Amino acid sequence: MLNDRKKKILRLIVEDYISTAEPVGSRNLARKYDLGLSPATIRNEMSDLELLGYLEQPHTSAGRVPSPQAYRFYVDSLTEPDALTDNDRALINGWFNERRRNIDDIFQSTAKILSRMTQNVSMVLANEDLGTCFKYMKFLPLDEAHSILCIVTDDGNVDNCVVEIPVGMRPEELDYMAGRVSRLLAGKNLANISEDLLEEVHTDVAHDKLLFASLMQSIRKLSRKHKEQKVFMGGTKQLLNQPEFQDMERVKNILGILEEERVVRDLVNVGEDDGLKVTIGTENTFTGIQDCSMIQATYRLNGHIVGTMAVLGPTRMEYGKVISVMDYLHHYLKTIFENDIDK
Amino acid sequence: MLNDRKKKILRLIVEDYISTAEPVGSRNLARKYDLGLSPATIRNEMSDLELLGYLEQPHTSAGRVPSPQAYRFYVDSLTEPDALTDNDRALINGWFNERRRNIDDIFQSTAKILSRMTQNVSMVLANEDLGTCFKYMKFLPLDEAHSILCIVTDDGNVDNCVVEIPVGMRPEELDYMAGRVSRLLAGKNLANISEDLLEEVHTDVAHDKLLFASLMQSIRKLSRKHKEQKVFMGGTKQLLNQPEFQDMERVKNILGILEEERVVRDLVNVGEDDGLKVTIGTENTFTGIQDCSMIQATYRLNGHIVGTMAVLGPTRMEYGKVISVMDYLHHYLKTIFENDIDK
DNA sequence: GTTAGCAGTCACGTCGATTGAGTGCTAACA
DNA sequence: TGTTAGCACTCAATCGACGTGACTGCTAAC
Repeated sequence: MLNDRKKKILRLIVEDYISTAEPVGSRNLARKYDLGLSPATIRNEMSDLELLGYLEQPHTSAGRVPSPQAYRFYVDSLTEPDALTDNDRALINGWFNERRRNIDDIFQSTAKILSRMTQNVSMVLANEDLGTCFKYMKFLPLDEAHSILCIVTDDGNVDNCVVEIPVGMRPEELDYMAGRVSRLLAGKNLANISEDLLEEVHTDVAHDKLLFASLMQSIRKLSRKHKEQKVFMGGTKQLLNQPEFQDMERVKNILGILEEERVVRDLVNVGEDDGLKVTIGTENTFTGIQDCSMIQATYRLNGHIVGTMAVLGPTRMEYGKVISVMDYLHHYLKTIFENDIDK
Repeated sequence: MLNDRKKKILRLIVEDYISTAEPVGSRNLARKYDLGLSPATIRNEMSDLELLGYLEQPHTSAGRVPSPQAYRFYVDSLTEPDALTDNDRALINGWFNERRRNIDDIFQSTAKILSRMTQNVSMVLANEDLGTCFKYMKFLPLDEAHSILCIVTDDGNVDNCVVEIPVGMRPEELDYMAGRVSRLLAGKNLANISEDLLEEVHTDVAHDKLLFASLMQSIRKLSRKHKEQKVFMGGTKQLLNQPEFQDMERVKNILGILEEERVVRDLVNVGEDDGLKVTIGTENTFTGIQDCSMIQATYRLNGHIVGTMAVLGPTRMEYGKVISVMDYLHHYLKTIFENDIDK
C-alpha cells in the first residue's frame, strides 16, 4: 500500500502527463507543484514507484510515464469525476437543442457532444429494441395492384411497406386478414417475434399464399430491424490532434478499426454489465487498440438497455472529465427519452 | 498549339506523375518509355513546356511536375475514360448487392464503391425531392388521446407522426378532416407545397385549432424533408494513403472541411449543370481545397436531378479511371431506380 | 533538329559533436 | 532515519558539415 506522499506524487505525475503528454521528471515536478520536497527526494520516491510497477521510463534519460497500473490506480482511488462547469452544461444543452428531430438525431448529437467535450473518439450504440410491441396492422390503399401494409407499434411508430394485392381480392378481405394477424401478434415484443409464433399465424390465417408470404416477410424485416443496433460515431478527426497520433501508421491502424461497424459494435458491446466501465490499455482484449483506453456507459430506460456510449482515446485520457460528461449526458438522455417517448 | 511530340511528352509526364507522385526528370522519362529520344531532347521539350505554363519545377534540381493547366489540357484533350475491366465491374456489382435495403443504403453503397475504386474521398448528395406527390392522408387510432397521422405519397411511402386528439372528437370527424385535406393536396409535389396552399387548406378545413395546427406542422415537416439533401461520404481514410497527405496539417485541414455537412453540400452543389464536371486545383473557388481536384456528376431520373456524386482528391488524380467508374455507377443507379422505383 | 558532354544546383541522408533534461549514487546534514 | 546537495553518467534531440545523386541548362559537334 502506498503512503500518502507516494500517492500524491503519483497523482501529480499522472495528471501532469495527462495534460502535457511529456514524460515528467523529478526536477520539473518539484518546480511546478509546491511539494516542499527537493528533486532528489522525489527521485527516490519515483524510483520506488517504478519498482512497484506504477511508473515506466521510455529511456534512461527521460522522465517517467505512468504505467497502465498507475492509470488503473488513479481511476480507482486517486480521482473523482470533475463536476462540469456551468459553461459546459450550457454548451451541451445548446448542442442538443440545435437539431433534434428524431431518435437518430439524438444519438448522433450525443456522439458529437461526447467527442467535442472530451476531444476523443466517441461511439454511441443504440439498441433499436426499446421493448416496442406490436399493436396492430392495417392495409392502406395505393393503387389497383398494391396496398401499403402499415404496422403500428405501441409507441406510436408506423412501419410500412408496399405489398402486391392479388387480382380480385376485396378490401374487406384485406381488413379481415389484418385483423386476424393483429389479434395474434398484439402486445408481442417486436424483437422477440419468433418463427414459431409466425408459424402459428400462418396456420391460422393462410389465405392467399403470395400475399401472405410478403406479409410475413414484412413482419420479419421489422422484427430484425428492432433487434439491430445502430452505431453512431464522432470525433474521429479529433484523433489527429492528440500527440500520440502524430504517427500516420497508428492513425491509419485505428481508423481502419473504427471503419468496420461490426468491429465497433463488438468493441462497445463487451460492457453488458451495468453502469460505467473503464478499460485501460492492455486490459482491452482487442488487438490494435491496446495502447488506448475506453470508457463506456450503458444506459437504460425502464429496465431495458437502450444503448451504450463509449469514448476511446489514448491511455493518457482525462478520465474524470470524460466520466462526468458521460454522467451528464446519461441524465440528459434519460429526461429526453422519458418526456419525448412519443417523439 | 502543341505539336504531337510535345503532347506525347506532356501526356507521359502527367501519367508518370499521377502514378508515382514524384517529379519526373528527363533521363528517367527516356529510360522508362521508349520514345526514341535522348534525355537532352526531352529536356529541351520540357523546357518549352515549362515556358508555356504546362510544367513546374519544385526546385532547380528536381524533375518537373504538371501544372493545373497541364491537368486541364490532359483531361480535355489527352485522355479518354479508361474502359472498366470486367473485374472492376464484377466488384462493383458485388458491392452493390451486398446490402441494399432502402434508398439510403444505395447512396451509401455508391459512396463506398466510388471511394474504394478511386482511392479518394467520395461524396454523394441525394436530393430527397424525387418529384414525390402527396396522395392522401389518414388517421390511425393509437390510444384515447392520440392518433397517428399517416401521409401516403404516390410512390407508396408513408410518413407518420403522433398527434393529440381533442377530447370528445369522434373518429368520423377525423376521417372527414383527413378526407378534405387529402382532396386539396392530392397530386401536389411534396417539395413544392407552399404556404399559400396551406393557407387555403386552413380556411377550408379550420375545425379544431390545436389539432389543425399539429396537422399543418406535420405536413410542413414532411415538405421540408423532401426539399432536403442528404450527404453520404466515403473514403476519408483513403486520404491518408495518398502521398500528398502525409502532412498532418493538410489532413486536418481537409478533414475539417469535410466534417461540415453544410460545406460539403455547397461544395458539391456548385455543379448544377448537367453531366460531368472536372474542377482542377485553383479552378475551385473554395479555399482550403485549392490543391485538390474534384470530379462530379449529376444524375437524373425522368428529368429530375436525383443527386450528385463527386470524388475529391489530389490534383494528381486518375481522371480517366474516376470518370469511367462514375459513368458506370451512373448507369447502374439508373437501372436500379427505374426498376426499384416502388422500392 | 538531335545529341553528347559538362558544369552547376539543390534536396536528402549520414555522421559527429553539442546540448539539455533526466537519472542514480554517495556523502553530508538535521 | 529521512532529506538534500552534488556529481558523474546516459541518451534523445538538434545542428551543421559533407558527400551523393538526380536533376537542369548550355554548348559544341553531328
